[in-house]
Amino acid sequence: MNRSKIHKNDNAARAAWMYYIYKMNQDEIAKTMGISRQRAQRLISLAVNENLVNFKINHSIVSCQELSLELKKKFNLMNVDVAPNVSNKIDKLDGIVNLASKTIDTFLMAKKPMNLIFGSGLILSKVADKLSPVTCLQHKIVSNIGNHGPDGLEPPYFVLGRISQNVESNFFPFTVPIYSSSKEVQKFFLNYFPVKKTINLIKNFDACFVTIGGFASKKTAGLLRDSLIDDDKYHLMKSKGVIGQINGVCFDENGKIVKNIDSYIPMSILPDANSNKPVIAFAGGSDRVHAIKAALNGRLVNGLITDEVTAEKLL
Amino acid sequence: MNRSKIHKNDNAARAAWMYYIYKMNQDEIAKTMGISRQRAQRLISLAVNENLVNFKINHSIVSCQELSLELKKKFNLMNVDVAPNVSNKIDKLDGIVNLASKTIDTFLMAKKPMNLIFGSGLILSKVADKLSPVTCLQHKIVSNIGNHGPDGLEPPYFVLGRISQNVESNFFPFTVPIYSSSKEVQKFFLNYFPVKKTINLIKNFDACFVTIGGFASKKTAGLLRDSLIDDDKYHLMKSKGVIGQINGVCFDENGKIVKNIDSYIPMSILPDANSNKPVIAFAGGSDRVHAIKAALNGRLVNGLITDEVTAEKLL
DNA sequence: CTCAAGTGCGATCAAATACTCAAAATGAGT
DNA sequence: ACTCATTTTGAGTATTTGATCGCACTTGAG
Repeated sequence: MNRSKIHKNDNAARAAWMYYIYKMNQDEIAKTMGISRQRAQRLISLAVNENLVNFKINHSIVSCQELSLELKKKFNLMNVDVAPNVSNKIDKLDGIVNLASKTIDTFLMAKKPMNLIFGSGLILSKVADKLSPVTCLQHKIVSNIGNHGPDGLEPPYFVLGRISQNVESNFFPFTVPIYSSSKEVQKFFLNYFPVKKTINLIKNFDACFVTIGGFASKKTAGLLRDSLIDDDKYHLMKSKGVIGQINGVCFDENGKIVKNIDSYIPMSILPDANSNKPVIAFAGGSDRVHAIKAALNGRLVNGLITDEVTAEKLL
Repeated sequence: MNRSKIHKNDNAARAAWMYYIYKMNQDEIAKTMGISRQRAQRLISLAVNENLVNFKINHSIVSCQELSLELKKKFNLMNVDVAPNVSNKIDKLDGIVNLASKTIDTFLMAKKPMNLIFGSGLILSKVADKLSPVTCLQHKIVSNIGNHGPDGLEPPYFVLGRISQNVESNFFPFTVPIYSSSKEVQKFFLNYFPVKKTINLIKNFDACFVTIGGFASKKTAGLLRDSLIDDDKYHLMKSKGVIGQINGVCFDENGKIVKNIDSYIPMSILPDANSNKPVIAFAGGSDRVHAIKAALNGRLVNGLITDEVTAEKLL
C-alpha cells in the first residue's frame, strides 16, 4: 500500500467515523472536512468498499441459532454458524462470506502466533476480499492447495494473493501442482525442500479454512468447470463414487477419500479434523448439500459456516 | 426480555442483515419479508437503536494511532485508544463511547470466566447503553462504587442496571454508600458480609473500567453537580488540592489520593493498576485534561480511551 | 358495552443519498 | 513541453430514506 492510498484511506475512515459512529450526514461531514458533499459520499462508499467499515449483526436470529445447534449435535462439530436466509434473488454466498470473514478476522487479530491454513475455492476468494485490513506479522498464512494446474496454469482462485491485498503477514504458497499425474512427479515435489517446509507448517496448523466443492453434475463440479480436469477424468471419477472434493481431494458419499484415480494424485494436505484445532468449511447452496453432508459424515472438517436453506437440508 | 420482544428483534436483525450485509434496499426487504416499506425501515432503525448492529471502523487513522502510541509511551500504559476528532458541534463522547463499548464487548465475549469491575459516571452509563446484547453467565459483573448517596438517594448513573438491560450475566452491586461520613459507618460496611464478598471479587479483578471526573470548577465537578457533595465540601476539597476523582476517590495534581477530608470517606475500592490486569479509564474533554493527566501520572489506571483533542492536550 | 388512551400503520412529502455525465485535472510516455 | 489516456471533480438528476400526520385498531378501565 502506497503513501497516497494510506492517506486516502485515512480520510475515508474519518468520513466513515463521522457517518456511521457520529451519525452525521454527508453535508455536515463535507463541511467539517472542507470538501464537497459528493466527495464525502465517495469517501464513505470507498471506506465500505475497502472493508474499512464492518457491519456486525449482534443478534442470533432464533431459527439460525437453532439450526446451528442441531448441526453441531448431529455431526459433532466444534463450530457452526448459519447465515440467515434472504430473497433468493440475492447471492446467498454473501451471508456465508460475511460470517466467514468475521471468523477469520478474529483469528488474524489474535496475538498468539498461529499457522493459518487456507484452501481454495470461490467462496474463500470472496472471503479473502472481505477481510479487514490488518497487520499480523505474528502469524504464518499458508496455502494447502497447489499453486498451479496440470498445464502450469494459475488456478482460478488465488486465495493467498487476495488475502495479501488486505492483510500484511507472512505468506507461504504451496508450490506444487494441484494434482500430479504420476508418482514420480509427486515424489519429486514431496522431497523438494521448500515444499517439505510448507508441509511441515500445514501439519502444525492452528486453524484451517476450506470450501467444499460439489461433483454431482458437470455444472456443479468446480474442478471440471475450472478446466482442472477434463470430461473423461470427470466421468472416471464419478464412476468411482466421487461425490465432492476439498482442495481437489475427492471423497465419496461417506466422506471417504477416493484414491487410485488414474493419473490424478491430489497434492493438497488436508489437516486432521480429529485434532482439537478448527478445520472449518465455508459452503452452501442446494447443489452442494450432498457433498457437504458427506464431508461432515467423514469428518473431513470439524466446523461449518453455511446458510439457512443449506442447514435445513443437512438436517 | 419477553417473547414478543425476541420475535421483534429477530425480524429487526433479519432486516438489518438484508440491509447492511446483503445491501438490499428497503423496498426489496419489504417485499421479501412481506411487509410495507415503512415497516422495513422501522425494523432497521430498531435494530440500530437496540444495538443489534455494530459499526466498526477497521482502519487506524494515522494521526490517532500516533497519538495513542505516544500516550502509551509517555505514561507507560498497556492500552490506549484514541477516537478521531470531528466537528465540535457533535458530542465528542460518542467516539469514546463507541471505542469503549467495543473494548468491553470483547471482554464480555471471552469464554474465560472473569471478574469485570465497573465504576460509575456519565460516559460509563452511555457505554453501558451501547453494549451488544449478549449472554455471558461465565462472568461476574461487579460494581466498585457504592449504590447510594449520602442521603440514601440512588446516584445518577446506575451503571450496573443499564448493563443488565443489554447483557445477561451475574451482577454484584456494591451495597455501600458512595462515601461515609464517619469511621463507624465505614467500619460497619467493611465488616458487613455481603460487602466483604463483593470486595473480594473486586480485589480479584480481571479488568476494571472507570471514568475520570474533573474538579477544576463547580461546573466540571461531577460530584458537586450530582449533589453528592455540597458547596462547602467542594471548597474544602479544593483547598486540599483535589484536582479530580475516580468513583469519588479524590486525587491531587500528582495523582496522589487525598485522604483525611472531613466527613468524606470514599468507599470505592480502586483496583491496583500496577498489576498486569487492565484498569481502563474512559475520559475526554478539555475540562478534564488536568484530572486525566494527574490520574495517569499517579498510575491510578493503566489504560485510556479518549478523543483526539484530549490526547493532544495530554502530550 | 362504551369510551378514552395508547399503539401501530401507511400515505405523503421533505430530506438525504447515489448515480451519471461532461469537464477538468493529472500523469505517463514521447 | 505536448499528447493521450486515465482519473477526479462537481453539477444535475434520479432514487432512496426518514419524518409527520391522521386514521384505524387494540387495550383496558368504568
